[in-house]
Amino acid sequence: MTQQPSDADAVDRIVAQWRRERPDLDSTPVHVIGRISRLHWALDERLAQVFDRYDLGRGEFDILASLRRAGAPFELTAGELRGSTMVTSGAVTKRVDRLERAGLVSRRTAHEDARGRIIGLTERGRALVDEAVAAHLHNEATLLAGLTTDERATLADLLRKLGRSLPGA
Amino acid sequence: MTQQPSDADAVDRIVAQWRRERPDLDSTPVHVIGRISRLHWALDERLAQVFDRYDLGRGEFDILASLRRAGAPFELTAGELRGSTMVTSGAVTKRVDRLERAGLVSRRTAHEDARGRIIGLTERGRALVDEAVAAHLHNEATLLAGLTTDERATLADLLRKLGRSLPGA
DNA sequence: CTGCGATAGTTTCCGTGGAAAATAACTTAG
DNA sequence: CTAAGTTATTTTCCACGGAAACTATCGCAG
Repeated sequence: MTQQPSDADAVDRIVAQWRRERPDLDSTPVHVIGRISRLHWALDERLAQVFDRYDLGRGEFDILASLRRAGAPFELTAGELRGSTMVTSGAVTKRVDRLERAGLVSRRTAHEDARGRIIGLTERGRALVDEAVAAHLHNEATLLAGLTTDERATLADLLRKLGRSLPGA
Repeated sequence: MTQQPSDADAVDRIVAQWRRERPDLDSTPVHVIGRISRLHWALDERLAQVFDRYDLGRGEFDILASLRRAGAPFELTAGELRGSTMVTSGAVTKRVDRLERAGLVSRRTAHEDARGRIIGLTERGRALVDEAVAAHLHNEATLLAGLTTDERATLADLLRKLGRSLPGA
């Protein structure tokens, strides 16, 4: 079965420890879930290095990228931003506050519904995100350089399937 | 190529948006990295539901689980805990503070080196983590229920390979 | 029209973790 | 043996985001 080959990683060692201490439990799910967790942190750290070059935090980049992806005129409501960034409405407000202070986005009240705020990229914001996204995607490509094209496709498919199959997705 | 089949997920839609807005960039890495990120949050939320039942935060559980995995007498130094939990030493101090207040771990000074602190599970801590880990692993298994055994193994292997191949791992 | 319940954002308060300064204890050159 | 440098942990200060209360506005029943 799964032993400790010379290419064991930290997660293999964790699973081995559990197997020794709690042989009554099935610790194999850790192979997948533990690795997703660890990879998330490792990747995040490396992605943040690029954001730093543009004086952006992860959260700010998410907002800018969402606006840019939406296409001209690069505007979304706060609610739409909340949906695309998976954070609470309070967090969106604060991220937009910071970006507004930095002059990268602007806020205006929606005309049809005065409750809604429309957040849009400024010229500077647009220029910055266009540059940052290029650097970001290039960075992501280098992070995946260790996998073949086929492996990336297989990995992406399995991750998509896992995501869609989560209880209560 | 990659189109928008009926089973497209949020990440597929993000990639499609980038492709439309910035066809000059290769956005395919998002298929892997974006999904790892999204899955991390989705999984974390579901794992936290179990921790909540034991009045534990993610961080506290990490500490307890590390101590339990280490085997009898369930003791590690603060530095060892830092290594196994991937957080800063300051965060370890605070997590241990909370657990100590809850009576789940105890701290003592190492005899050979008075700078080192040895953190150990109390009887209550040991009992709690043994129960919580069983629930946690069972929970993880249900989260992976949508994948076959083979798919899980393939996914684990690809994630291991990706982790080991990260630049400067 | 006039409330009253829903909806969109914002504000407030709090918990968690990072970075770096501070503390304590070990080690070693001289 | 002692001062200077190192190492282990803690402390302090701060940034970020969540939860829930709050504000403003909308839309509808009567």
